[in-house]
Amino acid sequence: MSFCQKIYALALKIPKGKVATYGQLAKLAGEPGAARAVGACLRINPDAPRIPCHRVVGADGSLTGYSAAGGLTKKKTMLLAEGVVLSGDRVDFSCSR
DNA sequence: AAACTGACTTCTC
DNA sequence: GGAGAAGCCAGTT
Repeated sequence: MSFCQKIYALALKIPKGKVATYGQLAKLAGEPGAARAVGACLRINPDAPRIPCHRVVGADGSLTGYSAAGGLTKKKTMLLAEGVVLSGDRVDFSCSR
């Protein structure tokens, strides 16, 4: 099982209405500091509709990444639909971490 | 097997 | 506070 597979599993474990940072996922995967690797794996996204990559945001809550259709704008919409509190273009960690 | 790239993070100017 | 540069990890070529 590759590091990516672990990332996917963690992404699935993110509760609805909550989000996680790349660094957070990396840490949970057992590789703190592998934030970039996390992004690389999510970018591949073998099971796009199954993997909630939109729940994964930057360290400061920035909606970075997301190569899927609609881009960051769509991602923001999806997060709002899930009940995630967004402050402008950033996630409100006070309620959504 | 080596080098390049990239959905990141953090420091400094 | 915003912009630029350096460092780390895994994957791909």
